Amino acid sequence: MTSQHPSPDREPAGRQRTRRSPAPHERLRDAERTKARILDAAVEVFSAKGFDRARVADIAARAGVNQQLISYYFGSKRGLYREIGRRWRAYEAEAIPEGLEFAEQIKRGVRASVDPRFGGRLLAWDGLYDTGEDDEGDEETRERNAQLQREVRALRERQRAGELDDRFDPAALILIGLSAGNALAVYPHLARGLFGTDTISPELVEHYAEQLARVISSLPAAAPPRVPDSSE
Amino acid sequence: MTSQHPSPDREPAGRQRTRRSPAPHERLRDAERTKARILDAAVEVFSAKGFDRARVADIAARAGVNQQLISYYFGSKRGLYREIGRRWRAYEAEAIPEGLEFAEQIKRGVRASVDPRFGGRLLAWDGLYDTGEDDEGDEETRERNAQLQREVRALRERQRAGELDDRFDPAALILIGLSAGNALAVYPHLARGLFGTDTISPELVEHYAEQLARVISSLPAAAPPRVPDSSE
DNA sequence: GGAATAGTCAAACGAGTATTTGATTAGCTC
DNA sequence: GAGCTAATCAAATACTCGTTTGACTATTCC
Repeated sequence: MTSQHPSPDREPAGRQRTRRSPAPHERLRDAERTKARILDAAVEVFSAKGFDRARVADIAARAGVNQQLISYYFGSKRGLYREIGRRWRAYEAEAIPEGLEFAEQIKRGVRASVDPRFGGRLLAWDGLYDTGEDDEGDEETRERNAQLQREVRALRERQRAGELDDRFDPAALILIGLSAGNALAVYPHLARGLFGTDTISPELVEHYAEQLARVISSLPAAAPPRVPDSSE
Repeated sequence: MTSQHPSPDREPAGRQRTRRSPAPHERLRDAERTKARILDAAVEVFSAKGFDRARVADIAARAGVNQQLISYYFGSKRGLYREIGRRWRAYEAEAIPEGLEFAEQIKRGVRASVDPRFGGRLLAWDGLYDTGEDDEGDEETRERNAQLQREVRALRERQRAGELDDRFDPAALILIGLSAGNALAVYPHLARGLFGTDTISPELVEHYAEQLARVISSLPAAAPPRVPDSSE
């Protein structure tokens, strides 16, 4: 219903505080609008700093609201984080639709991973925070697993069609693609050192996306062209 | 006088406490041994939980020492973390020597990444915590960058030798290899969903390492065998 | 064997922060 | 427009840890 434009305009100042007073003819109080602002701010902050280092005061300031509203609307900081997770999966499915060429999916994934609006780093945070014990079997986990399995089947289909050497395990390929696609977001320090830049520029993102797509596209089809030193 | 031994050893409930009393002929007090115990415990805890979620009380308990000793020997929790970083780079260089076949390096990297002793997750933690602003230009960063650049040169050398299509950017390939090599450690939740297992077994690690190495080995040499949809 | 020192510890302290409390007011309904 | 409820806020609270303090003791050196 709401959340049309995440942020129509933004001050280019350091720790920005998005517009404080609503437009002339807007309502002064609007629960949905406020919630949306908090969520937008929360995605950025959680994605950038992770759950523990994220400050509810920071999120509230960016959203331009009182920090108590986070408890009011989402129960707690963790409740807000969970809500983010739900919205994120929905957005993900939309931004990277299935059925695309695997290489094209990869490219989109790379671009999305470094977009602060998107919060691709959340995936890595979740994985690192994951202890393998606590949150098993919940709804969100099941949903995500189903999504992953769907992608596995899609790749397997291509193997049957002869587009990909069937000695590759689709599950492994997907994990490789996802992790490598997130690399700029997860290892910015390595990226800077490797590419010799001070910052992750849009050009670098495109370059890396291109390279990763090329690697994926180079995988041999049904008949592997050369495997000179495979010792088994 | 206070109580003599508050708790010489602890019930083996859940949070384990490694050996409390030294062997019969060992010294009761040994700074180096204590420091080493703390460091070993710290690697595991920091790697598993990240800096913020790691508890000095937990590290001390695992090391079987009083938690004040962490401040005493390393100044602070952060000081301990820095020391971990130093040792880690040294260990890394030893566990994954240069000069190996790239695919073999990858395999070793995968195995190391899931070894709690090694703490491959630390690399991801560092990257996620990295804000691109604070810790630039310090000694450790420079050293790591030099190491990365060395690997870039090595790959470029192979391109000159015709072993690898020179349309691949060595820096990008290394980032792909590193990030994909760490995938099991960084995205255990995805791995479980993809491979349909409850845990990351050693067999799964070997399987994934094998697969990733195969992908790397499949990269075309000087003449790309098939690039059907590369549009440049 | 008797200081001196380094190693170790338990308990108290204090900084940082999420959450609760209690008050204020916009916006809707009749 | 009176009254009610939802939305908002500032300030106080409560709690979780990392660090400091001060005391105790094994080890070493003369």
